[in-house]
Amino acid sequence: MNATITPKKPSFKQQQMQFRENAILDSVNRLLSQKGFDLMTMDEVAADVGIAKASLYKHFPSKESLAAASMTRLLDHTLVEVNRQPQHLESKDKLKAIVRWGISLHLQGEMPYLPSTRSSIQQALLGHEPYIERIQELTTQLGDWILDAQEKRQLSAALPAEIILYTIFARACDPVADFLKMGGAFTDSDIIDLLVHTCFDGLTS
Amino acid sequence: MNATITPKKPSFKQQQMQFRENAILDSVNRLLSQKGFDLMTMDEVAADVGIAKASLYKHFPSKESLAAASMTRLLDHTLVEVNRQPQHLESKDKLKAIVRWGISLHLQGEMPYLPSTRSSIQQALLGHEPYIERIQELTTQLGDWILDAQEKRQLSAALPAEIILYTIFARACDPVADFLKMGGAFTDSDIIDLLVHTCFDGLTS
DNA sequence: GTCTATAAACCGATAGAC
DNA sequence: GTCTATCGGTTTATAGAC
Repeated sequence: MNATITPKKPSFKQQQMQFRENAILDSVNRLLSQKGFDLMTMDEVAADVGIAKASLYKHFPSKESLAAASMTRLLDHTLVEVNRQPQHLESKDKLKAIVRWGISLHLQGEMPYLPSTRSSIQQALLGHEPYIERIQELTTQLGDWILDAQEKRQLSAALPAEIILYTIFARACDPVADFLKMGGAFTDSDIIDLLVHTCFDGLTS
Repeated sequence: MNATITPKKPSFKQQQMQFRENAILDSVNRLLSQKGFDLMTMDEVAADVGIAKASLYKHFPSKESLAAASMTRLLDHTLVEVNRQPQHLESKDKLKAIVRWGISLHLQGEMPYLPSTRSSIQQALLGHEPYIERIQELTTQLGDWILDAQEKRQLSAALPAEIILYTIFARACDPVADFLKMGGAFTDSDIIDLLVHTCFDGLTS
């Protein structure tokens, strides 16, 4: 065989494969957001990407692993957004910014909703290490902000940190955004403001 | 044929059919809550009720109509709960009581979650008159309370009544309840208190 | 009305040619 | 690696005997 030096950078083929996989995950993320895991079919994903279904299975061994890869990439994007927050911001405002970002993604149809316990995919995710890894990192990051905000009385110190964390996650999938959008009386920007406000300040204030 | 007088009350057979249908809807409501519409199969429903699948189709012509009947009955129960609220209570406290009731049902595994736009069932519901009828009645009832509470400054007058209504509906399906329950650190009663509190008073207070 | 048995459609996954 | 074609399993819905 020809003795060639191993290239330090990924080969053209590898780069192309990476590019293809990214396109697949873009489609999956959108389809998961629009139809959910159960109603999304592999035929549909393949058609949306523009490749044959069999080719899909060369990249991902199963429907579950495909969804898991998509969700893991979403968490990566979330971590980027978390680390992008300016240091000088108050913890509460950083948390608000993350909620805003999540709802914004939701309104653009790019936020998959994975029912907490009711979907067949949930089990698969818990067994997917890269996903769990990122969930833990995200939990640690946001947990620090939450504790800091509670110490500074920016968030209620009477609430368990858990419910604050879960609530922040959940607001990104809140169907209230869909209802308001369907009504047509509000712009996306209005909806984001309203949801962030009711999340942090409640209905009473 | 024997000339018999038509009975004024439902015959025994009719009563038995009503009883059977109620048992079916009990199963459907629980299965919808546990697995959702897409993952619930007609075989499963039949097995849970203890009848054959073909018998199920004698009562309900399709899976969609079965789910629609179950959802309509849930709204009937909700309207009963709404009308049961004591007159002397403040509007805000009546609304809180309904939220408590909804979350309580959720924690008991008796609150179907029907994604706002993403499920195949949602379309069917919008074409099911009895369901729409009850949604409208419920909207009117709660809408009155909301406006009254806003006038009395019990709820923020700056918020559109719509978002308050939708938020109250949505909290009954909030996955935060599932997350907290999975953690195991809180009783159902604790979870209800926490969710009602964050719903009305936010994370800040 | 209730049952068993089956039709018809759909979907995840794979075989095999190129 | 990508394609076409197909398998095997599941699900909704129905036919027909009792």
